Amino acid sequence: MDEKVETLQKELQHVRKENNTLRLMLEVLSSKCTKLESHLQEINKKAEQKGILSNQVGSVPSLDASKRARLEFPTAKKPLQIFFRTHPNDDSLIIKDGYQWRKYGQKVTKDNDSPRAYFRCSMAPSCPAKKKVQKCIHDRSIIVATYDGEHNHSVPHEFGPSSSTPKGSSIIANELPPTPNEKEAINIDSDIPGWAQTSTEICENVMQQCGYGRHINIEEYVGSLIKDPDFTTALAEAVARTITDQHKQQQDLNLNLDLPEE
DNA sequence: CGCTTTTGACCGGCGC
DNA sequence: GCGCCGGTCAAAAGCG
Repeated sequence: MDEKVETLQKELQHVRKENNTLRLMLEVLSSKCTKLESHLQEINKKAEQKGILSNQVGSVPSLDASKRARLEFPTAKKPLQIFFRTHPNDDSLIIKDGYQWRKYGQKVTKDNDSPRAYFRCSMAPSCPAKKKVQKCIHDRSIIVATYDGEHNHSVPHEFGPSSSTPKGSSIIANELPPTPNEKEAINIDSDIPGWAQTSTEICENVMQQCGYGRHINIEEYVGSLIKDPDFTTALAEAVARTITDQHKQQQDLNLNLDLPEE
């Protein structure tokens, strides 16, 4: 019994650690996103000012309205990628995401040994939604589903409005209905090239996205992160929140186990 | 019998 | 222009 409790506690600690790492990464990413957004706004402002200036001078040909609008609001939608965890020996590329799909093709691609399956939504005859499904090259227990196009019909009844429509980036494992051969959905980021299973590897991917290769010295990366005021602020907030959360969780655990408070 | 899956052929875009 | 490659088509096979 004691052993069981011990292993469970260890497991809990491990999960907490991973959770903290992920939370930190999320904080860093969101702070960087905010920074990028403000930077983009600045650039737009500058471009606008320049445009006004050039219009006044009349020497430089300005972009027409549609082109400028396109520059200011880059609306080109990237296809959404969703990662599903499955059994490595499970060769089926069928994902229960709430919609009814009809397979219309399969191809072996150059960059991946496992075949890529092409599906079309069969719930409405005119529905333009499509998806490509392929096993991850790095980890065969991960299925990568790339959604293309939007459904022009209502969401299936048994699924909530937020659970399966690949419009945003909010699909998480808990929102999927429990099914016997459920595949756990993990939506990380459509830009990450290939999927990595551990948080360490996610870190590496994030680092790559930030322009750091796998070969870079970790100290160098940490140093640059520390210099980033946004990062330090986010880090401080995250640590403070983590401490509060952990204290709360410990209290809850003690209450549940009828243990005296520390 | 009707729907789905499989699979080889075909097409178009892209790089050289 | 040619070859490669990803995406799609469509006939045949499979399945309930």
